[in-house]
Amino acid sequence: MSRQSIVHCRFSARDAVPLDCSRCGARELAVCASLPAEEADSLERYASSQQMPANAVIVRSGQPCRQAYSVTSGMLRLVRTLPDARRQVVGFALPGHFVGLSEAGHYRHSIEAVVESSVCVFDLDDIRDLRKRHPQFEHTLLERACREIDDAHDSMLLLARLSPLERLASFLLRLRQQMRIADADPRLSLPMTRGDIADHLGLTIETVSRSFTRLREQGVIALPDPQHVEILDAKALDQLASALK
Amino acid sequence: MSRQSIVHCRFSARDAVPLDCSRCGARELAVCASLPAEEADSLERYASSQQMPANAVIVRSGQPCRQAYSVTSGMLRLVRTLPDARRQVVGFALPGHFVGLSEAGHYRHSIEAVVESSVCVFDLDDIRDLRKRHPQFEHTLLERACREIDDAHDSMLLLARLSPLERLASFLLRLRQQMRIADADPRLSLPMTRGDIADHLGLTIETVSRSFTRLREQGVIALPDPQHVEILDAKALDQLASALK
DNA sequence: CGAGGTCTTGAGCTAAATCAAGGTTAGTGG
DNA sequence: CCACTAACCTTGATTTAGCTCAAGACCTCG
Repeated sequence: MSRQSIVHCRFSARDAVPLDCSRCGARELAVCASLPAEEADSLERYASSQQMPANAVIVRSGQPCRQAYSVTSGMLRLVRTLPDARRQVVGFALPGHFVGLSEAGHYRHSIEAVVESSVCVFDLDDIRDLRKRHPQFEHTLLERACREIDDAHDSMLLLARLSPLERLASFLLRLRQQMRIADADPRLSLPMTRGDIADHLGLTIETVSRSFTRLREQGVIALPDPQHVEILDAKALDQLASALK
Repeated sequence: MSRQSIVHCRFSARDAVPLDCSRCGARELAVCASLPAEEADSLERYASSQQMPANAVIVRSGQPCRQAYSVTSGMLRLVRTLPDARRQVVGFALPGHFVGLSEAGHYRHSIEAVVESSVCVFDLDDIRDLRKRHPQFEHTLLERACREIDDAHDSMLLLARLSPLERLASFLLRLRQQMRIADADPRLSLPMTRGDIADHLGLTIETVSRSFTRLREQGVIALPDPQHVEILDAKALDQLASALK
């Protein structure tokens, strides 16, 4: 059993702390930015903040949808698991991402912390209320949803038709975008395991590992350690990932 | 070159005919149903109707987004194609579906008619206007977008982790749902080609064909002809598709 | 310092892709 | 009206990319 699965407990009300939105590092990135200033301040009444350790399970697949989450620090993964343990990491969520909104009554995937993370927790009832009262909020959610659809379509093409090397290259570049890393900065850290990457790219751990090695051997990247990548040949990486441009 | 690619021409204004919403077969299914009655009637000013033959290209990937489409009859396919001809059919759109909304400035996939089809054409400017004026309209779009995200996540799991037989079974059942075919009715028609199915499921034509044959040999389906399926053993089909339930 | 977890690498296998060929059907032109 | 063509679908033979199985190195934490 992997270390990943150690933290099974859900979080109790005790873990919730009052919000201080004015100190929120993700404030401009988050959906909250689409609310008028006075409402954004009163969010502190609606939402609470929760911090959790790496591999904590925030929502379990199949549970009824009650809350949605805005990531403020760390990294989450959205995971669908089949009874026979086949797994698909549908996506990674970084600060500013809003997760947990669905039209199904039950969560279709579990949400887990990749590293120590914190989120703002919203009751879906409150979200519904906010959506009704603030057209701009609903508008922003729709905008984000459209972008998520585009991303999902990218992933579908990647999973259906790209080679392992192309998948990995696309993944690295997409992650850099999500993390808002400047083009000039060659470094990239990978908080997730090879298993998470494999289950995100529809490959096995071994194939992911071999693909990293091939990129290194070809001088496209350096791997100071398994969790850190340095891009040495951005052109070659772009070329490999060109399918998703 | 496939027969599919014969119809290349775009449609001119001549092909557009005035709307008669009161006769629209997709009215209750379409986004229009979320507009107040008086506004829905005046849609006829906003939108025009267009009919096109099988394999017509409605929008070409890469073009700037200017219009969105509500399918009223027939079937469309959304297709991403790579320069080296790798292809991904991101989805099929049936009457009631609304396609063409995106946050990217350019269409990420082409939209093509699978069979002779008709759509209502909306200018995106008008859509923006409608969204602003009618919260319920925006709300409906967000609801649909959320469902599309869930569907896309299903597809990702399918493409990443399911066997060809599981993919085909899931596809058949999903298509029946989209077409609103009653559980009691065992028949299902497949207007799209094996190539479309292959590019939708991330397989080759040959593997799709062999999978159909296997389902037939196992007594799960009958294939009176390549375009018509009869489900003989719904339980077995459900079982195969259970991953996406 | 030992146990459990992660990552890498090698060897061999297998499922699906590729290559190839034949049958069927639909549309075209003589 | 029929022959011809082109597309589509199916099936078989062969190849191969990525999976499975196995082993060893490394690292972290108790």
